Amino acid sequence: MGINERKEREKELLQKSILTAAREVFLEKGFDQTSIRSIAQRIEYSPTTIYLYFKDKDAILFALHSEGFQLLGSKLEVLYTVENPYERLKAMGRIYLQFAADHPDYYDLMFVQKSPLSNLEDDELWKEGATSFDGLKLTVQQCMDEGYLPFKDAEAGAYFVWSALHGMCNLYDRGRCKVLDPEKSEKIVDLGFEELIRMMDSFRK
Amino acid sequence: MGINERKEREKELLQKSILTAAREVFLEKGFDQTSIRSIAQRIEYSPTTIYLYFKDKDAILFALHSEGFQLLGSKLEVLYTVENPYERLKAMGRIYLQFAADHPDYYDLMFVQKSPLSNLEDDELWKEGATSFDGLKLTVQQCMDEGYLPFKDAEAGAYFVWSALHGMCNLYDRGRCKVLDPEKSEKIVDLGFEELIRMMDSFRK
DNA sequence: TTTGGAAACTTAACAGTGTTAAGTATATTT
DNA sequence: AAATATACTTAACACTGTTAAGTTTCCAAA
Repeated sequence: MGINERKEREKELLQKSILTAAREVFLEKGFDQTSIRSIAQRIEYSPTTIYLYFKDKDAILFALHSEGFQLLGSKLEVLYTVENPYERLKAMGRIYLQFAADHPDYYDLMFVQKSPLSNLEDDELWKEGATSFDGLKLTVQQCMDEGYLPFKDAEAGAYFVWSALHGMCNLYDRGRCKVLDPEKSEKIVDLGFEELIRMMDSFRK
Repeated sequence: MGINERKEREKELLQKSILTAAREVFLEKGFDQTSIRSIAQRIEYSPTTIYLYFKDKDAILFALHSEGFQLLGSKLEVLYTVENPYERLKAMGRIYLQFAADHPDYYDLMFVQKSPLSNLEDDELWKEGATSFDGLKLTVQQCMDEGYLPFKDAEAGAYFVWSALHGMCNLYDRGRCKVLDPEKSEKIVDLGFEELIRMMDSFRK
């Protein structure tokens, strides 16, 4: 009998529409304004219904965070065509910064907010982050192998590069670039990235 | 008549005790748990009294944020004795990282949370941040002058260095180091800093 | 010394948050 | 037709920042 299957489909549909509503509210109103009640209102269900489909608010945020990683992943796909690891690393950085600028809310969810990750157990792997980081680590390792970078450890080197990019995005997003010459502060992320490249370039050239 | 002066003193006293209570709650329970009501309870006044001494919650957070800068500033004082700018820069970095590790809550307030800075007008200078950044910028400029660093622009260079340090602290604090080898993740901030130094060293040596 | 008024502080409330226990209506099975 | 399982809602709890209105306290002038 197809009744159970229809019900199953309907349940999945509602779960998806909750997620869609959450995404809409999140992208329109931002992280702070994304409340269970505002999501519920959008799908015209009571707030408590949401708890029948998601464990808690963090579970919804985790799902959105995963969407963000999918989006970033899709942007990074073009890198497969870049054979030179150092060129690939630089392109990776540009795409990362562009993503952070284009989707600051997703970025925050992926790399700053603690709540989405509260979904993970203490010993559980953060799959989304690990996949992205492994890609970076591999590229850094290749750069080291081919003498482009002076790092001692590829993992620490990759973490350093990631930190530099993340730091620039986060300081900008959190209004800490007020300390800069106002004229520069608009394009400071790009200027900072240029200095990183200059620094990396200076090793070999 | 000294009555008005006594009242003035009493007002100042209460303002200070609010701040003390806020600091205690903040350091004991953390940012999220620092509510107006919890502060009020500690000084045994009603929550609304706090609004007679501070415009809003952000004004209290701003005051605590300033305390954090004073604390960091006191740690950075020893740098005056370091004449070589490159050595000074490296020492600066170590102190900065140590501060972030020792006082994660203050650090968050100073460099991550948006709320404390909401106190500032749009065109108003972020004095605390600017003072610290100017110190860094000056040192970076001196490093450039003496051929230690390949940056083109001292401001962008200083921003890059700051971002690298901040990124490491923030990614660690926000649980994003789960992507790393668990064995390394504990000391990853130090390992990353070593790679930054290796990278800077590689320019001249 | 009593009255007037200002200053200091509190009570009660508003509008919001995440979350849960209990209740209701619907649909399926016995 | 009655019993049961499913889906959903209502009402509530314990919080949050903030404000309007009310109360108490204290000092100064009549």
